[in-house]
Amino acid sequence: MDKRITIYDLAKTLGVSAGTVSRSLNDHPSISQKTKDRVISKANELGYKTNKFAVNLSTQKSNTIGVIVPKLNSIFMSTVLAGIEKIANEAGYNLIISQSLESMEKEKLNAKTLYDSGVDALLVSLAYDTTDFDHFANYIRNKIPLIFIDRVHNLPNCSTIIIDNKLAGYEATEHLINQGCKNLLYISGDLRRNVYSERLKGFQEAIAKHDLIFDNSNILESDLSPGSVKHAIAHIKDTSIPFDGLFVANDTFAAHCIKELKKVNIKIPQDIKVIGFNNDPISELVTPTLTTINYPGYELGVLAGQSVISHLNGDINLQPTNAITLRHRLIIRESTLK
Amino acid sequence: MDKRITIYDLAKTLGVSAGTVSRSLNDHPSISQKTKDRVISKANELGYKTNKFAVNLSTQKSNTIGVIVPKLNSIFMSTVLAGIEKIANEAGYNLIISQSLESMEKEKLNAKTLYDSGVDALLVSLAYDTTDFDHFANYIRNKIPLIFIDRVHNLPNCSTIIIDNKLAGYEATEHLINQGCKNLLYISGDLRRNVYSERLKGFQEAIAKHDLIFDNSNILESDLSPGSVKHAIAHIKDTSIPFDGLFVANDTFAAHCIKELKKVNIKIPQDIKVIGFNNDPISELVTPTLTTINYPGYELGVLAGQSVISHLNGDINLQPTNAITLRHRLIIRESTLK
DNA sequence: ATTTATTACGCAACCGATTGCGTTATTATG
DNA sequence: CATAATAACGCAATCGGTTGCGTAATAAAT
Repeated sequence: MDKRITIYDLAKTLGVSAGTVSRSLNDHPSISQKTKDRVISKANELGYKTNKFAVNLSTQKSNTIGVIVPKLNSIFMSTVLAGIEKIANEAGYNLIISQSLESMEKEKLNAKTLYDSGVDALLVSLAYDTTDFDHFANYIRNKIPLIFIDRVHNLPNCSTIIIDNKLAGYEATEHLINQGCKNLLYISGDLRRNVYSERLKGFQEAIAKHDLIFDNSNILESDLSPGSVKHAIAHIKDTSIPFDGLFVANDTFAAHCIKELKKVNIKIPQDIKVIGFNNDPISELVTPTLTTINYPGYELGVLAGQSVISHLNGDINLQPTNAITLRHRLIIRESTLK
Repeated sequence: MDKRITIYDLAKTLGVSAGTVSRSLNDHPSISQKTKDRVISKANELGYKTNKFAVNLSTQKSNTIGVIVPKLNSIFMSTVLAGIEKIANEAGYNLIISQSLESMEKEKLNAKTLYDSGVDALLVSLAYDTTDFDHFANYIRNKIPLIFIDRVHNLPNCSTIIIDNKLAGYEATEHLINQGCKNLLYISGDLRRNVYSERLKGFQEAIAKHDLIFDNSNILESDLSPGSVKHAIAHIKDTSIPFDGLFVANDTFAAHCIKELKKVNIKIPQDIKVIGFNNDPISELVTPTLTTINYPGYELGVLAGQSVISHLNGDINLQPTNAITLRHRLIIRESTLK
């Protein structure tokens, strides 16, 4: 109870060498079954626990996967993490999770800390303002698997897991147009991030295809914080040609917008139709229920987890699966009804 | 670039011993400032990085805090985690997060894994069905700080961080009564968990105080999953004396109930008044907006983080702060209007 | 029975720090 | 100037495993 027993204790009581104990415990082929059995049963008898610190030092691996996300407290991100955790846990890996709080500086710090902690792999969803990527150089140089999820960046030898944001943006926009909208507003997150810029491309493409009007007033870049809702509302009201369709970067912000619009007597969907993004639980609980794009966060996490594990196992399907694209899906609800 | 340099490399190039290098790097008093400066500048010059694995083995500490939560993908829990992470990160600790998925078996596994990984402390929010607590014995025996948050259990030498659930339950119930409700239903989570059983006590106390009717039909125990909404609705409709007030264990489930009740033409709050719990973002986005109890998840996380850190630092205020109770607050919105 | 292959295990270096204790260089004290 | 205190640093054990290589023991081959 007081003293941890080590392989040396086992070796001594069994009259074998520490190396033999170690190999027995790891089921090494060069040890006879008889000896293995003796070692293992004695280990159980004495309550032997392997000391991870020693293993880590010896093998230079930590059995740990690092994760950097912008924020933990978003339903989408925590759902992704739930998926990652499940896979990692099943594979015997621990997850060290840190948040950048949408700041590149903190992202850098976290990347460094996790690197120093010796994570075996790193999963990243980028902060809003991340513009350079030197903080990932160490990982690439030392061949530590680096995988970007959702908010990604193309770096050599790094996998990415995303959905087709451009197509999703296109489909969302076209849906609004099909429902009769003529003057659309895309309320976007930070356009430096792929997810928002790609959706913008789809937005513009759909508008062009259907010969609608378009200028800069059709785009509103926002930090999507609750405090920014009023700016969005102001933008919507302060326009020469009234908007009749809103494509909002996420469901929560869309729900806030709907609430405020209703307050100023704008009817959803009669006056303005609204489509969100993510299919957060909230989207089917608001009134009117929110049309949205289903973004399978849990599956995303599971895939990210599996991808990391297979990298770590050295499975050779790395090159072909360098970029995984998940299927999204338009979910039509009341907020875009004709 | 290729080879990590160690304190031995530094020692050799500087002509000192490895011990001196180590002490210099750790600002040990028995080393002269001149030598420290030499060591440090040379370390920077050569790009020395301390090997955490070796430090861990040597010190038998991991600079890591373990966390077990029932589910990552709930807005409340992820908010708590965000608070914990912020404090831990600032204090230089990494967070290993795992989820029990509401299963005691997985909780046991996670507790064991984290113990074997050598976490310096453990934060736990219990699974629904956790009934025995042997899996925490190792922590207590080895004096590894163990702190329960939200869903807690009283174990010797363990801190707990909660709100006064009984009082919160009382206040929620009394609010319904004050708004004119006569026949209340408490839709609860698993009553083995303190949060739900305590709220039940408050619920019963308020009912007794105001001389309302009460029997077992006034309580409905549920797993609070979306699939269980229909059971709740069935229970509400299948009653001799119609319920006119609902106290629901969390906002999301409350929102689902409201949605379904509206579908069957029951008006909220006219026919039935509803109060939720947690003050999730969703509570102010549904129609009608949801009266609820504010449960400061982020602050809870921050306090939990600070508590752990102070334990680890050996700050002596452990006994007095053995149980921290946060302030909750009733937030009155439309769903309980007269 | 002798040689050759295998099998099973021991030896000891190594991973990269930390730290108690002893020793030398330096400064203070009488 | 001799001696006691300090200050500054080196030595070497220690943390608890892993692993390449060598060797003894056993089995197979001739």
